[in-house]
Amino acid sequence: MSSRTSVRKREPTKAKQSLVELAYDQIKERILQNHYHPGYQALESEVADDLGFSRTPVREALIQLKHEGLIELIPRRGMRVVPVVADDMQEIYEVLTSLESMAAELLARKQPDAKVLEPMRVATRDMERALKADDLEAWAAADERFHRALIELCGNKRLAHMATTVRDQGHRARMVTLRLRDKPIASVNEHERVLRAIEQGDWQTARDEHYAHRKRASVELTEILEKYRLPQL
Amino acid sequence: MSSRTSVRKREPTKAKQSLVELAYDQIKERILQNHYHPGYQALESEVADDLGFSRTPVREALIQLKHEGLIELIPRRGMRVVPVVADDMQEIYEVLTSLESMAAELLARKQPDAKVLEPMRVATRDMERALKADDLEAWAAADERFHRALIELCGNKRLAHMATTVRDQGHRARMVTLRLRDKPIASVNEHERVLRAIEQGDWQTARDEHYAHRKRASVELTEILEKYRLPQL
DNA sequence: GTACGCGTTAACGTATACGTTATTTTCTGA
DNA sequence: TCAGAAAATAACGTATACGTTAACGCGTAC
Repeated sequence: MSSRTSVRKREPTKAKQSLVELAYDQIKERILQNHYHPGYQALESEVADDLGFSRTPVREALIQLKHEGLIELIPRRGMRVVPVVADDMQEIYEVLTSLESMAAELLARKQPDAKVLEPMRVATRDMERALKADDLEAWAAADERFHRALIELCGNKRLAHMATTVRDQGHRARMVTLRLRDKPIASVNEHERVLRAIEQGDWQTARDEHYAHRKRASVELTEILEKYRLPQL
Repeated sequence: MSSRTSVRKREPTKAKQSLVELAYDQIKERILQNHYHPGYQALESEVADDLGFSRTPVREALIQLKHEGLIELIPRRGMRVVPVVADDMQEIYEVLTSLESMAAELLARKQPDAKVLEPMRVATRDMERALKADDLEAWAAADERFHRALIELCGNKRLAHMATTVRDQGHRARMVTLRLRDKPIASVNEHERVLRAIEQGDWQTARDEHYAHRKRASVELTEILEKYRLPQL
């Protein structure tokens, strides 16, 4: 064991990304923004040409995305953006309900002080504002911030990572249904109830309230998917 | 859309695996069996030589394993089997508690008939037998079968996949602590309670019982890790 | 006219080569 | 002797080449 006299510090300024990471980000962006629409197919080489990289980093990025459930890789057919059907949304919401309820419980158990919860409170307030301004995009963005903050603040990295992955899978569907449903008036109130329980350290209530929140949203979405017979998203 | 007259059927006999899959399985096996112990480091090329493949498929397998949290990839240092510390086990059990409780709820909601639940019942019976025979390995294997069956039968593929991934992360730790703790007598009874609730379609009880089961096991494990001051597993 | 089989083609899976960059070692000067 | 810098080394990240194999089209036989 050699003594390490000089401590090497990371340069946060650089943050150079590998081509794999760049390819991953770009492809994922295109999928989430619906540029690569559900069912879209492209060969590895086509994606590589599209991004201006060689096949290798693209291939590795595609493998990552496959594991996250956004695409599938079909031999000799390339990548295919997996369409999300109603059953998938059901699965996605079940997992989200499960993980986020646990996150709410964990966060409540930590008895965080008000400052820590600020991002969630701000997000909730922004939701309310967006609702008044009839700005659905802003509402959705704020809603996402709330849920993202919840899982990040709970302290469980694995849980956060898994919840993010599965949330991304449902991203397109949420965006599509945003305009098809009634004004999402219930969420603000529900978020406030969750927040209150967390503040008070009442982890059981926090868990139950969040469970109910996600459950209601899930049922709501399912009804829309049925009503409009949306085949895939 | 061309009419496909000849239906091509998959040959289940072949089941040829790609080198990536082979490498993945072999490396994962070595990690779980503690052949590649926690903290073990090896260069990509070393692993490739070890398995007799070239770097490419090994590299892709390593990337997969990184995403599953079993190893980390350090530039110019190769792969490193990530040691699991007490905090990690806490995280792992929190996620497992969350996902499996949902699985129990979902399964109960489906009101499955006795035949479907047979694997879980068999597993529980095997646990009891193993306990009487003082065969801890057999007990652990049967216990794992129970939990595996639960998440597979619940019907949510995403949930099952995530639960499997995180369970594998804690595998080594469970094996190590198996011998350090008292006879795991509570589990059989708890499993039976979960099973009963599922049978009766009482999803709330199923969920709560499973939650309690995992919670107790988690606390038990945490105490052992503290007692023996196990730094990493 | 249909079905089967063979040949062509194209995409992937894998190997390998190469350039870049972090690490290590060596050398020099104080 | 030790610090610092420069050179050497080694490993990775990426590109590219190659062999394999599945898909597709065409021709032939029934």
